[in-house]
Amino acid sequence: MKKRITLKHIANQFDVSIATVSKALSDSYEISAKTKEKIQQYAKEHHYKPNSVALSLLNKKTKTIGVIIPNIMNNFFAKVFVGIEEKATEKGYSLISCISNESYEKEVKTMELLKNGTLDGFILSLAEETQEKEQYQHLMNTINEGVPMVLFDRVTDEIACDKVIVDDFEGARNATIHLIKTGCKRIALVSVIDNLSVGKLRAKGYEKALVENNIEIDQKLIVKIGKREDFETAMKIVLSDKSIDGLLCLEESSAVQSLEIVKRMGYLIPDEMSIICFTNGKLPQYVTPRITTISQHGKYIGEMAASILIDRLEGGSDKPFQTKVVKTSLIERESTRK
Amino acid sequence: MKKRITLKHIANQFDVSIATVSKALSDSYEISAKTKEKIQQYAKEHHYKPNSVALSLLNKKTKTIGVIIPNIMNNFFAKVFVGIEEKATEKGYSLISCISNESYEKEVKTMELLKNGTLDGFILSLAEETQEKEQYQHLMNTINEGVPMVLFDRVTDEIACDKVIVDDFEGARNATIHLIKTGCKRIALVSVIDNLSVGKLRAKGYEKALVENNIEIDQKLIVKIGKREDFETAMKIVLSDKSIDGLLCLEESSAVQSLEIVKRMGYLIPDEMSIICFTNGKLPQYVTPRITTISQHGKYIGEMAASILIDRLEGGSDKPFQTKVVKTSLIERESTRK
DNA sequence: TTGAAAGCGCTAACAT
DNA sequence: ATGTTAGCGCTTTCAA
Repeated sequence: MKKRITLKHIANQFDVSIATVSKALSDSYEISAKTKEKIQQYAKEHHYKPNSVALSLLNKKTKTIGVIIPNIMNNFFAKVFVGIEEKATEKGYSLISCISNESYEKEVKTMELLKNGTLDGFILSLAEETQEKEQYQHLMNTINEGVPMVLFDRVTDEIACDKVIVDDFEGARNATIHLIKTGCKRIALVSVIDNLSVGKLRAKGYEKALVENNIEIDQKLIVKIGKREDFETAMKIVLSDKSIDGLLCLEESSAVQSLEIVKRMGYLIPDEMSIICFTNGKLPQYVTPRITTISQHGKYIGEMAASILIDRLEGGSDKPFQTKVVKTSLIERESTRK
Repeated sequence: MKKRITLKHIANQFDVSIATVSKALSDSYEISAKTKEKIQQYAKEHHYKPNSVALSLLNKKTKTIGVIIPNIMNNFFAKVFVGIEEKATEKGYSLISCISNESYEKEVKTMELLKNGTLDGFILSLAEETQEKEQYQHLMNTINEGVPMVLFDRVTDEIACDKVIVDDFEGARNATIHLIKTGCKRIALVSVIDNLSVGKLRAKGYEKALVENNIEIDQKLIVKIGKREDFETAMKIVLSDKSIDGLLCLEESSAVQSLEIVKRMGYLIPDEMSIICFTNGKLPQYVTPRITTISQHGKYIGEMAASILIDRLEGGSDKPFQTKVVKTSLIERESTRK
């Protein structure tokens, strides 16, 4: 077990000053070729690596980004994370990552904890609980302390910062229009995420599509199911209305569960019942029939968020804040008609 | 935008030395009550936070763990990550996380990069490519440089360090025995991960179970499918042997795909064909019929890995290396008989 | 061409 | 009770 080597060790080795070693290793013109060569050689042989903690202290930059994700088991967030990681690595940044676990308290604690000099900026998506409480003081503080921040997906208007969001409104609108065009007359909206900003936006997109097509909005068709309610029971009540022939599910698990229920009730899919859902993961592709989905391009969102933050970190601190809206795309599968 | 405040600022504010401020804030007995109070009050009002970079430099400890995960889209690894994150947070550690993306090169680069003083130890699972190449020099180096490391799931005997692994052998053996006990006569093994250590172990467990039950091992029933091969084609060839009545799939996606194929071929499940798979995620629970799985307790594995590393970091550096084997459990669902 | 000194923010041993 | 000094590892003026 060899300890890590420092400039000091090298300096002692050759009876020169630390400054000389530092300069030699950065190939400074001030140092003679001979000295440079022997020092560089020695450094390489002994696997010298500058201590980045010392450099961080000196430069007041850590080249580290804090990432706070509500739930990494959610495929969408995992994809975003992949995007962030790829872009950050490319640009020479490391990631300190935390999972807020949808908890307001964990989110606040994590932010406070990490604002101790270990990172240059944040990328985060708000915890469900934070969006419910609508408490954003910790974000305000972060901004006020001059720590750059990029919010993605679950954002809030209350905070002025860079944002990357999905075009949830358009995505839902397009999906609803698709259902209408393929012959659905009575489309129900299934939301288990009405407490989230994105859930509300998607619901608005659905309503817009109906209005545009002169279909009356029927509140009985707008199904909001809470965490504590039993999904299956709730859905069965909804589906007792036999006129329903289309389902727009706002995320994938409710879609997969609905599909099961609908199948068991004997509906033919897509002819008697069409289904579309917003998606994160693989589930909709593996069930039978495969579900038509609204893809959110998670990885791209992650890349964008990282790019925007790094741009700001590296000089663009006076640029106005931007909100990047990433379009969704409809991926047609077997749960909708042609 | 208020800049972050330092001991120096506070010292200037009250015309005392930096040392006094430092001591006052740590509530030292050396400092008078009056001085302590005014300094502490001022610090609180101005949200003073010690600069952890400076502390890291001083203490030569960063309270940060490097985590390298082959693929965060894999539900098993995501769960492990959750476990690591939870335990690390609890113990006051941060996580610097990277995705090796199953690439040997990325894994090596990441390790080299992170061994620059920013972290106290590593938790990682080997990239697929690393296991194929069997090149572990970067791990050797890390160990030799005295950086503690915990390997999980995808490990190697070549490296002496702490490990947390799944009992893949027993898991596969038990699953195979379950198939035999519920009446399967000809059980095929389906592996798309024979390049991984865990894949090989699982295959051995399968063989052991057959031998124990006096069933001849038939190489035609051991199906190894590579990344480049077309899974469906390969499976159809295998299933042309109509005597096969059980499938042990070594991970979930091949199980879900096999299920589809088998269903389309008109088999009754589980009566004419039983299926069990090792699992990571939700897929097997959502398909019809739901697939019996071998659960790997990912979160627990993550917690163990973090605990073991932190123990070693905090004093236990002379303890012998341990390999913790986490048992799997069989979760019976509808794809196997009672 | 090389070195000395200061400083990044902090703590701790050692004066005063 | 408070201050001085040194040092963690490094870079960067400025001096020699």
